[in-house]
Amino acid sequence: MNLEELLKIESKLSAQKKLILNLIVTANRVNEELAEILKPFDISSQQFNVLRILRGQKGKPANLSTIQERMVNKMSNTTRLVDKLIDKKLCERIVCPANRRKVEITISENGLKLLSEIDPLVESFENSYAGKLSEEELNNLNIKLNELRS
Amino acid sequence: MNLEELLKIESKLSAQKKLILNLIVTANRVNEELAEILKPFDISSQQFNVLRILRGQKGKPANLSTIQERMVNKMSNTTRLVDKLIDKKLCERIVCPANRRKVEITISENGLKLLSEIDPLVESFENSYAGKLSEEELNNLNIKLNELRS
DNA sequence: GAGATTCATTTGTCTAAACAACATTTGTAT
DNA sequence: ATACAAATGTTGTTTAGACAAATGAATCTC
Repeated sequence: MNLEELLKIESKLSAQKKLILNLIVTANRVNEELAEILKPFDISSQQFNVLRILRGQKGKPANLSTIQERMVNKMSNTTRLVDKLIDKKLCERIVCPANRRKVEITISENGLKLLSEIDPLVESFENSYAGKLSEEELNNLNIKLNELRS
Repeated sequence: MNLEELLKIESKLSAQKKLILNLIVTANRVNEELAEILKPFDISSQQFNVLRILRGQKGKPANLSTIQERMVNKMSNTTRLVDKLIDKKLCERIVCPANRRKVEITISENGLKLLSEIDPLVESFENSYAGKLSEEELNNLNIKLNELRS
């Protein structure tokens, strides 16, 4: 369905306006669907994102600024986000011995286990969602999106 | 900058995974920039969105469910969002005389004036942001995004 | 026309986000 | 050494979001 229909917009929008709206609306839907997938596991998409970043460290601990830099949506309060994960025993935090201002955050066994349960569900969503386009179209789309962010 | 660089992801992602991340990251940046533009006017992007919907009614009042249906990000609490706009005297709400369950919400003169101040700023952002791509690329991108949402 | 049902919105509550202020540790220049 | 600035996180506060329950008005059924 095109944007004008979807949002019941009567006037004709410029391609530029449409792009901005399209990006926001499309990403919102994706976020909603991801949240739905994660809900049974009692974890928000932000928390899921942090867990995946921690796993990507491959055992090496991460500090808060590293996590923040890699998060898809930079949010201000990474401390409390990590607090939640610790409450759920999905990760651990110790004060960095070399520099006591820093903290070292690592994913726990529980966290890894949870991710391994969620992974296939998310992947299957990604594939079915993106499956509406061919591999070539996807590559092209990714390139254009990269250009937009430049 | 491509996604892997941006998020410091070492492993190679599938085009499908990349698309999902790209959509989320790109839309987030757009939202941040829009919020930045709106900040001096002391209005959130949700509130701005509602105001534009009301203006689109061309004098015809809108009720809450109409607004909700047209919002780019469906959020649950349109009542309180409209409350904020009323506090700022940007719109008005009366009980619908024909059906007293409904409310009739209209944009005020103030609201129209505010929009007319903000419009050129948003438009100039839209044009400069989307200006990285040609008109043809934009049209193609819009089509693909529509297909993704189908 | 009394009571159930549906509709449209509001309210309550709990959790998360934005933003600023604060605290602690480290680095640097004198 | 000492004082000052920068780096790194944490906490506090205010505002917004999610979701469910509640309210009040209209409609439907018998």
